[in-house]
Amino acid sequence: MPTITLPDGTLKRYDSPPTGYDVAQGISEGLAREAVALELDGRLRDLHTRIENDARVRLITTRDPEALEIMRHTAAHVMAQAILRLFPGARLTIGPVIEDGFYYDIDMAPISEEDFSRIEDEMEKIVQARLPVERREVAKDEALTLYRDEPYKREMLQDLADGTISLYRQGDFTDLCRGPHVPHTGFVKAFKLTKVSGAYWRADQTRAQLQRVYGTAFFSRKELKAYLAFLEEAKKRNHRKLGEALDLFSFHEEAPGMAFFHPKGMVIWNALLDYWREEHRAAGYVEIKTPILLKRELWERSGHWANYRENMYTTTVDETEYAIKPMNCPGGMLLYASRPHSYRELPLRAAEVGLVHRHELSGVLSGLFRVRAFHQDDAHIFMTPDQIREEILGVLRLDERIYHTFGLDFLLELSTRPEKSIGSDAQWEQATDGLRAALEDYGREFRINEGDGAFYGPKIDLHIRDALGRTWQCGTVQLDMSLPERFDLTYVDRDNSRRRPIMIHRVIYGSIERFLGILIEHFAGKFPLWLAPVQAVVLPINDDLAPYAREVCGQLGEAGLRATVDDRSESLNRKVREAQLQYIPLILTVGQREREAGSLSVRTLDGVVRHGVTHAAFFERVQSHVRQRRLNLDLFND
RNA sequence: GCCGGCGUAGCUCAGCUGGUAGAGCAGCUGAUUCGUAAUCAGCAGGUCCGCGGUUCGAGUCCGCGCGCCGGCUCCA
Repeated sequence: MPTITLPDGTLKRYDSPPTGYDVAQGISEGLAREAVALELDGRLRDLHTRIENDARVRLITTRDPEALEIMRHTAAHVMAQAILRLFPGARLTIGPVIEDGFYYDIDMAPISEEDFSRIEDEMEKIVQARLPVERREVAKDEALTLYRDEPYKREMLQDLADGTISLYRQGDFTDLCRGPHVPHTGFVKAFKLTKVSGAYWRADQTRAQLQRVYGTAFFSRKELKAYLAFLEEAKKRNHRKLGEALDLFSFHEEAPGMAFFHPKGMVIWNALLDYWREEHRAAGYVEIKTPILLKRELWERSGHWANYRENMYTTTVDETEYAIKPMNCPGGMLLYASRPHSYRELPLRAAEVGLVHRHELSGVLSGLFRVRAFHQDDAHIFMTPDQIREEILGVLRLDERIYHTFGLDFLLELSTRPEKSIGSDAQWEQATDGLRAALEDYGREFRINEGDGAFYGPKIDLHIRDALGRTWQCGTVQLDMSLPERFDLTYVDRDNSRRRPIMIHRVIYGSIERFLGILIEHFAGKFPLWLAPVQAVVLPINDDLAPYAREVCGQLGEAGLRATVDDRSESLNRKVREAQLQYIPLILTVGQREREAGSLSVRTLDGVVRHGVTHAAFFERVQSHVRQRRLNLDLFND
């Protein structure tokens, strides 16, 4: 006679053990219709699980976040079922749910996106059939017999603990699976296959190459449409397309993975760095610069030769081996060690916008997001152990200031000691506690990423969230317990003893190239005034007014604005259109009326036109907007 | 690096089963002088990614490279 406790505290008594579905129906028909699973004493289970004993029960409906994952897992099964029907020789491996959908790794002949529509058609049939999804539990031996011809499933079974194994069946398809699943395939209402690629069995390059087919699924067509619209929007914002359309940068075969910055791209670049320098000066940093080509022995000493050689570009000059720096730190160490330091100088905050090269695999290159040459907005902070907390806090506050200037929110993550690491337990504990204490002082939520630290120390990562809600890891603060040792860095303490400084590496933009790429997508190419390559364009309404337009443009230049004149013999409509398409934040039209009144007609990127704006009002507004680095594009909108 | 897709004018793309390259936009020239998202006309523009091969003949078929895109792995 089980008694069931519902989330609101209601107790329900049953004469015989009910299933989750029975419970739902006992509450309402609607609930029974929307229920996809249940949570039994905190564990997710199939809806048709029989509840034998007293338990806390929560019904999971299509509105609960867990439901989507459960349904997507079923969707992966539906896809696998469809693929098996169409490609009889295929062998299934694993098919998990991922952030935006699911995938299934299948050992089969390569397929392409052209095969998607027939797989989707087959899936549709399975969904329409509303096949019940049934769980069956068997002994491990039995499962092994069942899967005698499925090498991958056998391998997975071997790794599972002895005991019962669960199988899920829907119609002619059975798969080894932990579950839970939705009650029937009809719940997979709106789905779409998104991409296909190669992936290795167990992510091991020496093992079989599988086909990884990706898909996504939602409970309603509307949600699927919204997701596809999001993908469409992301595609429109693609920084590679916008970078070309706005003439910001380009890539060339002669230097794969290395960006060429055009004049307009450099304007943004410089604006980013001007701002960065302003903030760093205010935060007590000094700036340094170290060479990019350094001898092999330096890299041996720093440990890069042993640990990072694969990614380094090397060369031999006069029979001496050199490497192009993949990181700035060893150079920074030399600079620190070039003279004695007193405790009075610490913390010493040395920033460096360093150009580094890393030989990334050709297949991973991707616009500005993944390149082989990039600039890090690096800094190394040398300090005494009791300064750790305050210094880390200072870095976090600087991160926050800078990200907020771009309208970017961020998430924090603390990564602790990995398996392969150097240093003593005591050192790690001290370092990790230092970071944690700083995070706690800082007061924002943070996630712990166990075992994901660098081999030389723990770190805090900052993930920014862009306008589309996507996150990107940009900032990082890493405590380094190795380099000060290897380079024998010291400072003289108040008691005249030589001490080892603590050092952190940190970046805020991360890679300037990548950060710029993120900003292009974040702003969809519509840069705020302070970053816009061309801030204003002056359009004379006819050729007679061109000289006056040039005069106005000159005044804008004197006021510190980046302005141009479009005095081509084209229609005004055309010039307005082109200026809008270039996302120029201020489109200024001058005609007879403006010349006589000494005013401007101002069009902002929201398409709003304001006539009769006086020069004084214009300059006042625009200059303060730039000075404050404000983000709104409708900058005359009070 | 691996798997799949792609590579035709500055850009976006067309080019059927092999018969010797085409459009729109951009550019140039001229006309038009215009009040807030494309004025009109003419002209010019191509080692069809590269190198080999098959063929009487290759943008099209085959092989090998290179680059780009989507993933795998790693990371900023």
